[in-house]
Amino acid sequence: MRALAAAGAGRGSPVAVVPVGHTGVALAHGGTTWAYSADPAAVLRAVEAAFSPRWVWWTIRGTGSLLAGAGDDRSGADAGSTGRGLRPAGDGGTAPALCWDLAAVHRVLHGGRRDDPGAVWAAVRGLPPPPSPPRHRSDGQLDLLATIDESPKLPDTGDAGRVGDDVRADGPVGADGQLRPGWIEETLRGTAAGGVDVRLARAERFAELALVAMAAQERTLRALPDPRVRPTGVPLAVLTARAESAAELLAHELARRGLPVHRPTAERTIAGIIGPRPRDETGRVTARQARDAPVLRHLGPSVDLRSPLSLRAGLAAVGIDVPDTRSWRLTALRGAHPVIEPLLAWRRAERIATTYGFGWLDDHVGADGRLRGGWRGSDGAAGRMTADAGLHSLPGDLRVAVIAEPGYRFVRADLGQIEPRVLAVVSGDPELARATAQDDLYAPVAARLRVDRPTAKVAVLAAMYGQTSGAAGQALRQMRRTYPVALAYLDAAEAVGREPAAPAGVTRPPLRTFGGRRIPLPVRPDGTDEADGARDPERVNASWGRFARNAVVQGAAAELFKAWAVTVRQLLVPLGGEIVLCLHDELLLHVPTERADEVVAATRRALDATAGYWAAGSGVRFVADITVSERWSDAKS
DNA sequence: CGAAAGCGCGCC
DNA sequence: AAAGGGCGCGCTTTCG
Repeated sequence: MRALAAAGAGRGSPVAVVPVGHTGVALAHGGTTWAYSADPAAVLRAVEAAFSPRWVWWTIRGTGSLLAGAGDDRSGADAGSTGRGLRPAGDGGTAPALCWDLAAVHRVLHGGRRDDPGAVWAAVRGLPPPPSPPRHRSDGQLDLLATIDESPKLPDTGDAGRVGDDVRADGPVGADGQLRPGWIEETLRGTAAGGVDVRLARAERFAELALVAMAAQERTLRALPDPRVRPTGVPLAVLTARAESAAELLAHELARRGLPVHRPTAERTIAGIIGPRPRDETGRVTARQARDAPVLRHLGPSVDLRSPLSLRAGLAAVGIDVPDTRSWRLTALRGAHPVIEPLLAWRRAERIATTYGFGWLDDHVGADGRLRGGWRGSDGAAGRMTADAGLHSLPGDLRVAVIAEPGYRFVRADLGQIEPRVLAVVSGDPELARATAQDDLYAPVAARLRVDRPTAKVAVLAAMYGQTSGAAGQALRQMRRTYPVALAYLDAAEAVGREPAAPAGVTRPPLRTFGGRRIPLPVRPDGTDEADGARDPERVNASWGRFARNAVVQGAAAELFKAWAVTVRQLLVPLGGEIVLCLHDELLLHVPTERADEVVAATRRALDATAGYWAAGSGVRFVADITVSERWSDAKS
């Protein structure tokens, strides 16, 4: 550690880290590298405590196991990990504050999902992406670094090989300039030929390359068109990169931490909807038949309610002709036939039974009463966070079971009308910016459009989603006259999205969000892309147009939300609180009861600080609704 | 046979 | 004339 200090590490200075299995780690800072083969997590803790550096990693996957807390690793989410690492916020230890996730920043710059080290390296070198590394997971995620979680541990002593020839003769970069896939894998798994010293020396080299890649990414971010330099002197895209990196860290913590769920309440709630937990397979079949019976009484026993095809035919047989069987379509036919009502009830119950039933509880709620699923800091489209295990689609009925633990409260904070406010910022529409002065933005919009509030809301949402039919279409024309700057911004995005092909030889700048994230659009040289080749080209283009129109708003909103969330994450550390859920425009915090008021204030401060730089100069106001409660469902919305 | 697509729906 | 974005999940049907 003294060596690191001597080398000039200080708060915010980059320190790259590469794990080698679980008992080896290499750090790089400036022109110096260090390798450790014993208790690497302790090394990281000490460095964090002493310097608060900006941690640089190729990706949180794999590296994250080093960050797992020592004291409360009860999750199973890091099963197989030795569980030693930087302590998470809330248990009195240190949480890494600053980081740079090369994979996350790569996705910001280039779009898409691919973010393995080989792809990141190729991009910073201006090379074409190399072939994808082998997949290790059944879900299709590229997950090379995760392999270290299953790798054999490095012995701490003995087995000391020669540092030397085999390292130099087998370097990381091939003749084509690409990282050598085998080298990456061997380095991360710690399976390179030779002893501990050899393997750690390789990791040192990999850490040095991480610093090279980081510098290149930051240069690229600074060189993006329309730099939007913030009051701190830093372009917004660089701030986006930092926030997106921290969001990956937050996602990792959310996956480990889980959402508090009161199991008995959850069991009772589910039973109240679909009946008691079946004892065995026979019981399950019986319960299923009992659910189906009230509907099949009208349709006959041969109809398979779970097959849309069969259901549609069955409905037609009783005189109900529908193009599909979606519930909004059936709702419109309420009263037309006695089957509709029980069918809709069946759908709701079936949802609970299949997706959010006892099986779901057993699969995802741990013995500690925490609902856990995987989290990712950004999706492949506009960059929202995603979560598994139904964490982002928990039915309202089940939220009564999300109960704070004894001595704790939830602080629920959600951003009001974030998307239209974001639209005001990114488009620079002065009239829409004026409307954001109100707590309820739709009130002044309704006044200006001379429609009622519900119509105004539909019109605004329709403008952002690309809907033009129905009542929304009428109000949309009025929107266009009243907020021409905002609408022109959306129209421009749509035009890029639906443009099937740039003129030959002309490359257009890619579509980016306000914060600089590249929005992935398919290359369609002849008006279609491979996946949609069979579909009507105009429909395909229109669809991509709507996607782009929405993505510039949804994506920018996601960036502001995440920048806010990671700021809250930091402010919660000294208050002993934790973020337990991120829901696109809403944060759920689990905090000591006696600190709840302080957390509320800190959450507001975080929004003021974040919006202050993110929306600097726009005149746009952001508002948060913040409530304290014991149950998620009790927080007013 | 397993993988992928399509449907429908929960949430935002 | 019509044209609604994103995600994950479980089910059925179809593809290869």
